[in-house]
Amino acid sequence: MPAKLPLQKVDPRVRRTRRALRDALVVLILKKDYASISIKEVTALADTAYITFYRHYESLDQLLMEVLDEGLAELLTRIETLAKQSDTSDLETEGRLIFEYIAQKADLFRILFKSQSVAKARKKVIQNIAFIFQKACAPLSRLDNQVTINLTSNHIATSLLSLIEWWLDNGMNPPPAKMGRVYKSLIIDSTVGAVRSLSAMAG
Amino acid sequence: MPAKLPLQKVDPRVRRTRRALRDALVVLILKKDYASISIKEVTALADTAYITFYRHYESLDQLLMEVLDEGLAELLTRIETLAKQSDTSDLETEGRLIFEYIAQKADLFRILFKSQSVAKARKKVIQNIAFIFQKACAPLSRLDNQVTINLTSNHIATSLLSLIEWWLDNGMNPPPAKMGRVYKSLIIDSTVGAVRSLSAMAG
DNA sequence: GGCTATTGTTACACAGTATAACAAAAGGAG
DNA sequence: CTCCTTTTGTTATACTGTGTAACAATAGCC
Repeated sequence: MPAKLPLQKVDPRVRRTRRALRDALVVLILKKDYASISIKEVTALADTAYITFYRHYESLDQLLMEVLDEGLAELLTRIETLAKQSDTSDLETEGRLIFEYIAQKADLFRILFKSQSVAKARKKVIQNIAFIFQKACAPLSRLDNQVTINLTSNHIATSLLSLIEWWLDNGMNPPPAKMGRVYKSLIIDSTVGAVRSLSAMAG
Repeated sequence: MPAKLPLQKVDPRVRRTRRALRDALVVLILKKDYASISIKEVTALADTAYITFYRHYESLDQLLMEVLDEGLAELLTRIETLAKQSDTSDLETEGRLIFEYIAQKADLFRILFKSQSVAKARKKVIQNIAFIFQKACAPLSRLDNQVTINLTSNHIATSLLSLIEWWLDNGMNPPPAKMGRVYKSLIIDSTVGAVRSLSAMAG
């Protein structure tokens, strides 16, 4: 999907300006709420003229997209090799490699997940749902590992919300009856099975 | 978690004003991007004075929270009964009921998932990841059902991103090696199992 | 019917957006 | 190195939205 390799010589002044703007936005977005960041603020921190921003971007959102595109390109290639991996023994290693990569570029991912009001609201809902499942699942399994419980309930909550979102985007198809079956097998049953295999491991 | 039952008589003028503002925000947020909605716009549509907004709320975000709290309270109770359901036969029915409820309050969920710039960026990443898995999984399984493929790859993508987000929030614990195992069992293996049971069904 | 709380009106200072015209400076080509 | 082009900086401006204030109008409460 990501197709872009211009490689043509670009004026060093342009390169410098765009880099300064990107770096400034990264600094600001890690420090404060994205919604409260102004173009004036970015250009001031980038030590560039206000109008220069408009000579390169149409909006802050566009600049943000460029920042993310630049940083997430490598993740996508790593995920691609991970997805192609059918050998079950290497799957685990590839999974580990991805999370190690994320640890390196943690700032970038923090930006991706940085909350705005709607994202905040979504997070609140997820926490509520996760809490419900945590209560419901705790007595059932004899998991002494609090981390696994935490992780699993979060997985169920986010998966449920993602499934809902996908369903709405898909024009509410398939019908609820089918979705009920999907919910059961994809979210509940599969997670229960995963928890069993996880708690059978060392830790 | 949601604790609020004042029940005290509130001035009907206040009730009317707040309701008008909430309704106006709902209308606007369904029509356009949340980030582009101004308080002036909301008060104009609510047919109330601009300053009246500030007599009830500190920000648009706060008003949005109130809208979501009001509408999502019932969903949470439904999910709670769903989570407590250990009988596997009723699980499917409860799942169906949830999605039927969502269909009724579809507008509200559209608001919850309505994209702002960061949410948009996240969605773009999810689509890229889902596309990768779709390519990788398509030749492996003999699924004639495009919907299932679509749904499943989206599930994997969102689950992976949610797992990453949880991991960052959890201070990057447990370490990547453990997370690799979690990834394998919770996201890949369990989904593969679910797909098997789903494709064994009618459709 | 009269007191009180809420809402509306008008005004204002301030900050950010988006654009324009022109001057200054930095890069590219010979 | 010099000329020419492109990019950047400076200054100005019109516009929109924010957040607050003082006072008038109105609707609820007892």
